[in-house]
Amino acid sequence: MPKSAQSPSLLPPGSRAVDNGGGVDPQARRLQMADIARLAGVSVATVSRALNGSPLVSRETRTRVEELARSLNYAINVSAKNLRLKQNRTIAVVIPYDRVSRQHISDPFFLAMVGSLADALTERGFDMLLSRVDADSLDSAARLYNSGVAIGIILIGQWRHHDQLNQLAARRLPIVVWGTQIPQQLYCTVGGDNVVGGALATRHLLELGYRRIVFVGDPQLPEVAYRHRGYVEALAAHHLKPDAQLLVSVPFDADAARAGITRLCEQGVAFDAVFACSDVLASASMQAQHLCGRPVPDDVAVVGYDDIEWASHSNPPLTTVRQPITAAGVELVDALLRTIGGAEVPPRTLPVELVVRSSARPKVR
Amino acid sequence: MPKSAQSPSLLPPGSRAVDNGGGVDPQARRLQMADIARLAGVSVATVSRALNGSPLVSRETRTRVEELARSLNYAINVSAKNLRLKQNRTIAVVIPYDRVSRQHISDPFFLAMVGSLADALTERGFDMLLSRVDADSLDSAARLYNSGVAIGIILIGQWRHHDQLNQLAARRLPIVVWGTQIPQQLYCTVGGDNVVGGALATRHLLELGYRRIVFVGDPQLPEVAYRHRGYVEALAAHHLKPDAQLLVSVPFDADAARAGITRLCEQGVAFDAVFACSDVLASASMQAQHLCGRPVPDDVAVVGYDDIEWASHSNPPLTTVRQPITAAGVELVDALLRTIGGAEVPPRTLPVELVVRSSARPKVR
DNA sequence: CCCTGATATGCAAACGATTGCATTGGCATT
DNA sequence: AATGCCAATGCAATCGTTTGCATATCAGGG
Repeated sequence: MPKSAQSPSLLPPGSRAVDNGGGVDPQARRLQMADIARLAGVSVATVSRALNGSPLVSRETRTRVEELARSLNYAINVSAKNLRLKQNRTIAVVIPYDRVSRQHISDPFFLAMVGSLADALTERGFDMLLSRVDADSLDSAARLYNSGVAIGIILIGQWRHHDQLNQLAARRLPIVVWGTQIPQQLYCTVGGDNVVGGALATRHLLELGYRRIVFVGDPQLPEVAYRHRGYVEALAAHHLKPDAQLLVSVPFDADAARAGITRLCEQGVAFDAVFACSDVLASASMQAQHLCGRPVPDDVAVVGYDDIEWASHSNPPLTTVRQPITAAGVELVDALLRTIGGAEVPPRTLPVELVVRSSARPKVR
Repeated sequence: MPKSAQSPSLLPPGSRAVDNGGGVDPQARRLQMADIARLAGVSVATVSRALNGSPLVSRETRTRVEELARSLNYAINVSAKNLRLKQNRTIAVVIPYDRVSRQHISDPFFLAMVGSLADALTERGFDMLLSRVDADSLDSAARLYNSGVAIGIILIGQWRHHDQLNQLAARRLPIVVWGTQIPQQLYCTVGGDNVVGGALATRHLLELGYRRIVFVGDPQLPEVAYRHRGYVEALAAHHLKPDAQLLVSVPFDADAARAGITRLCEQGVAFDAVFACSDVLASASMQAQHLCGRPVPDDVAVVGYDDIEWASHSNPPLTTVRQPITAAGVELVDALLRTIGGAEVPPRTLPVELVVRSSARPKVR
């Protein structure tokens, strides 16, 4: 008869927790299985089984335990569970930040991606640990895995850290990266189809009659490099060659883009359209052109990239290449889970599409 | 002499891990303290102390252990540590979502707040668990605390869930909420000064010569209610009374705002300015006005709220009330940590400021 | 040579769950 | 009555740390 009513630690029924005056009561021992067990008159083993839906417990015991647990607001101790089971349901989402540019998580596209991942993970019952790490020491992200905090890592933004990522993957770290597929990569990437995206935007401008199209973006970055390739291919299809003067090589930074476009105007470089590698860059470009007296879309056409929420609200509404953010979250999560499951997951390229709005109209003359 | 070289589980030096063909090697036993201990020829206790900087270990032992741990890429098992210490360094950031409107984390302001919190938490060495929960059952957020996953909760967005939040706080859940101070609230809030913000925006418009100022936002929401109060007060200071016709009561949703403004135009309601309770609403309003043939700022002046990144890039650049997002992250975290520390933390109101750009110019006539 | 104190280390008991392997009682079969 | 079987439950080891309490070693003083 283990139903001894001696509860040395659990409060006797009817009494109330002692208010020690502090905001959070550190004395308040949290409820644990042993308490439920004592109250239900069974062993912890049975409680554990009941709560985990084991077929070994009788229906009546199960319901008794379940109701007790629910009414007492019992929540299992996750640390203990994870320790014992050597597993958990936490996925780390890592956003590297550039120590040099002190660039924090701010690009709306990345933030939107975070939101999308949060949705996808929540839906599958996983917790999401959001972590910023110095891009120069990405392997500190590995710690999240090695210490058992997370069972896998989703990294947003490949940037120029291909080598580091390969090293991590070589150490068998379960990781999936939002970015583009690069030859000889050891890690799995999920990304938009950058070549097609670049071509889509450029062809659209060409078909509207524009010929001198500025490319805004840093082709050092893998994703941008592929968009640039699409740009070049589309030009080639119209028997045009890229003009080095029309390359505004700037990172994903609005100020840099503004400066770049302004310089172009000041130098008197002739151009009639702009293809920017992100909506933020496009926005900055439009603004700079405005100040230069070359308003969009009357004087210059602009096409952006990403299709962040803002793009449709901008003035003029931005014609842009849509990255499938929602699908991306789902794909990243699925790819990671399969990687964790031991599969060799191939890189995945998601389709992109051109969203035509008003920032690029048919060229008038 | 515990330096027995028999390492039954750890790989002998020079050998390589067996590749079992799977993506992630499930057999690969993770390094643990016992391994370090064996290799260093000391006990686990000593390793633990060495790694935690206890003064009880000799200098040479400490360095030996530390170097061994570093070179082997040892990462402590967080579950075990947390279990033993009954503490951890994880803070849950919860974004409630409205099941009805299926509104996901998408408002740029909230996303920016997430970024800001990520920064503030990372800086203090805390992990951030991002979690979406159904706004109708916020107490599922309590689970994060009760199960020991997180030591406290930061909730973004008070919405209309004041009562639920009070209940949670009554249960002594360490929680801090981004929102506004409400009479008789049991939880700690950090928020911008909404009355001042509303007044600032309205006064600015009044001083520019506008008199019929539309208010866009849902005064059912606590924060909006206070902004509306500021709006009313500013009007009163100019001997004006709010006109019910000029209240466009819509939630934080761009489409709703567009519809509201459009309806206003169609109904022929006279107005010369708009004060929108978020930049997203402001943006949508501007767009709607554009379509109605009442462009901003020539015909109608607009002032927004939040000063999200986009506001400065918009066309025209948006005059808006800046919420101190960076400071907010820091304040929320500090408030929570103090709450966790047992303090009774009073609500905090952060100053807001008007950022004058070009969406509201002096009224011409 | 014994005792004391200081210093460095080891032993073993927690922490709160899960689970293989008993154990129990009841019932049907021999 | 003895046996076997099944369903339901309990016991106790285990997961990887931390830490109170030994313990071991050594130096110096009596």
